[in-house]
Amino acid sequence: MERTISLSHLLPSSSPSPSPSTSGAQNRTKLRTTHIPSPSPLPPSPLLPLLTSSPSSLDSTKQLHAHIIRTAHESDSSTTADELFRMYLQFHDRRSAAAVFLAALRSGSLSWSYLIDFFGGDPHQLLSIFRELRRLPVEFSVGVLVAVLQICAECCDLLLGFQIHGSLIKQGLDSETYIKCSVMDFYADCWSLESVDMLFEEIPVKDPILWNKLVMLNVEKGMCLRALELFCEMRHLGVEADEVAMAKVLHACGKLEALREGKAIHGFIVKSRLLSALLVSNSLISMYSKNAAIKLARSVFKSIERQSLVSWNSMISCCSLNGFLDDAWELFDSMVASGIKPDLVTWNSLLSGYSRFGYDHEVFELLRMILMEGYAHEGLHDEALDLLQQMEMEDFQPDLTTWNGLISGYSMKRMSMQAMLLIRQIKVNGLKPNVVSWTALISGCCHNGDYKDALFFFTQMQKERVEPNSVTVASLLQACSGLALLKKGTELHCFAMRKGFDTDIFVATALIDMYSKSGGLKNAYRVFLMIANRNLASWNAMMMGFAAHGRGKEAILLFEEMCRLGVMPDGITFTALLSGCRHSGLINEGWKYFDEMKNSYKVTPTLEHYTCMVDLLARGGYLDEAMDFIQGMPFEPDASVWGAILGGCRIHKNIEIAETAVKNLFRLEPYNSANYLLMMSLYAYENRWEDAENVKITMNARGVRSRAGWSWIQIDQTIHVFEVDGEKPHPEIGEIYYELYRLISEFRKLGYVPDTSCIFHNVGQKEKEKMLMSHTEKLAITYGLINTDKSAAIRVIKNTRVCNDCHNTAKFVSRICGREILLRDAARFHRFVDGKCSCNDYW
DNA sequence: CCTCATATCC
Repeated sequence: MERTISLSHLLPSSSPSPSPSTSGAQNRTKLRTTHIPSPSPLPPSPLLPLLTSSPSSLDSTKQLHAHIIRTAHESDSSTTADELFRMYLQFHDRRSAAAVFLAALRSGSLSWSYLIDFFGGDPHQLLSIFRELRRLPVEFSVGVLVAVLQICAECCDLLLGFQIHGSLIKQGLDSETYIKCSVMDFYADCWSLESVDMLFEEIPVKDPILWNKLVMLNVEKGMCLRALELFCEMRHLGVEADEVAMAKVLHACGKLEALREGKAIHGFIVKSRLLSALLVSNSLISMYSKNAAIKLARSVFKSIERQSLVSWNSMISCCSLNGFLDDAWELFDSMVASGIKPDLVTWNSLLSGYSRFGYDHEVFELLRMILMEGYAHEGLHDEALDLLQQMEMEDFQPDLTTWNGLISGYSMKRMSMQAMLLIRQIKVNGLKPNVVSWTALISGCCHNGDYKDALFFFTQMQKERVEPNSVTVASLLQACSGLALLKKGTELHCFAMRKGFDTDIFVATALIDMYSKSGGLKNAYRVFLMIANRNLASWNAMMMGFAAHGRGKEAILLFEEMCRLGVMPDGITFTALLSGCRHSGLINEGWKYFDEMKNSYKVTPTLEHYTCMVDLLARGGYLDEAMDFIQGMPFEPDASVWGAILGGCRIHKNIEIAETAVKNLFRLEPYNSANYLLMMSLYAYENRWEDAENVKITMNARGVRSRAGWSWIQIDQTIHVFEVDGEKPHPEIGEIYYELYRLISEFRKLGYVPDTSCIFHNVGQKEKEKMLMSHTEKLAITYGLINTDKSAAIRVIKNTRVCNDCHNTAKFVSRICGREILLRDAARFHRFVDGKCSCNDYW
């Protein structure tokens, strides 16, 4: 039996208006005691003219409303309810608005879909209206509940959605498959995939539709590996995948770059005759495209009897995005010849192909002009001209994807300001920059190492209230790695966990890198262990982490494990492995892997790998061997090679070879002050003051300014920078020196001896020792000692290499003060615990 | 429902 609700009981029949605190309970009591029959349809209201001239206040609205009720015209047309509804909302009386709405809904003159239309742009407001409605004793229809559930998903309102799910169960409505699908959709959209699994588990007889749904949801939420597992399970149980789910599964193979699995599924598709579905064939092309298997994509494309626009587009983008622009154009012509008109997707695919594979500045400039003001075709490449003329012929109207492609192009080419202008320009063109637009800008900055800019643009993005996605997070983590912002990085990790992004392989890999470059090697390894679908990049990132922390043995173990699991190493793997060896002095292992790299793994060593080897030999004291090795290189040695030699000479005090190295370095990078300074310190060590002076003269004559050394430490939300000859000294510099001198005198009693080998000024010992005290890492560490908890680790980042004395001092601090110290210098990490450094004094 | 824009490790 349906309960009838009259509007008049939800509203005060007389003024004054109710206070907002009027409770729902009172309203309910009234409802139980009074019953008024529902209004019958009436002829059009004579009140309409009154309504169209809007009342100026809430009170006059209420009076008008009361008048309508008295004359029993309240539901004679949806217009009446509509106007009243709008007025109440205008005066922020949501309760009354809800009451009007509910009454109209009940009388059939208004529908829920009307409300959805009304608030189309603001789902949050829709939900607050629904919350008001829920306080009234009404049962909602399934249709309404499912509709609201979708809105909850959109707003990520897990609580309200959960309650609606409860109502559905209570009303016994949840057994229908389509309702189960909606509920699964909701939980998935709120990133509660565990709930989806639980829900699915509890279903006694699982409809194939639900199996398909589960697989699709997992793909849509990026859980591609899980989707593939589920797909296998389905097959095992004999449940058939429909073509839509099949398309999604192929999409997962594309995303995972799982070519082997993709091929297997292709075989399965052929057998199951799903191949006749164009949707499936097109997905196959895309899957092969993402796996760079152009030939296989082509063969699928050819096997299609009647290629659709999407088939052509898939094939064109396959060529374009894999760098085969000529083939893409050839296909384009064939498509047009076969009578199919290109659409925006076609153009955008071609454009992003150009964007990825060396689009010139002028082309971007021209596109900008076309998109913004019309065009001028001067000084352009023929292909670009063709492209644009054809676009014009086809009445090309750029969409957000077009714009975003351009933003990415600009940002990657270090023109982030132009990219930013484009973001502004999008608005002028009536579109809204989205998360992709911003992420393209941010990741472009990261690509160029402009990490600060990346973070700056992120704040801009937040101001515009654009929600970051997993791609944004991965890029931001990259910026944090570069700047060693452990706190910011950790915050991002938390954010990623809340959003479920932490299972994304890109985010996870970026996290490994961020933690290892900010000193949290343990956390890096934790993240690494959590990854279910490790790829080459994640292995590489972890190996790099171990390498930078001087854990060469662990890097090697990881490498062996990776190979055992059948992951093929690449050039980056060996860079990681060899730098692991060099930071741990593992000369034999280094040789072994350098040989294996070429012979067993068919990876051609690049200059970078040779540099690692030179460094390994030079540091180990095998300077002559290192020089021989350089002779045998198939490359002209560059500055980093000679820099490695020089570094070895510094450690092993070999002036003769150092002179050869700097001769080359002065030629290759005449403005790098570090080389001059190193050479001077070598001469100074041998008391060859005249030679040291000569180097200084050369340096000055060339106008080389020494690179400002700085160290920084983060305390709470502030980053304290200590800079050599900085513009402003740190405000607490007095206290810092006081504490530092106190510590040093304490350390002296315990055996500390100042190491002045890095000071090459011809001054007395006392003066040299004084100079040591101003080293920025000492100041930063001391500041950390003063300003953090007694048990907290101290993390200091430094832009140049740490000197012997500071290294030694840090050891004393770790032992005497019982503090863990993490020092990231220009080359690697030093972790000091109880008087020992993780580098074993080998750096 | 498939095709185009942002993505991790050097």
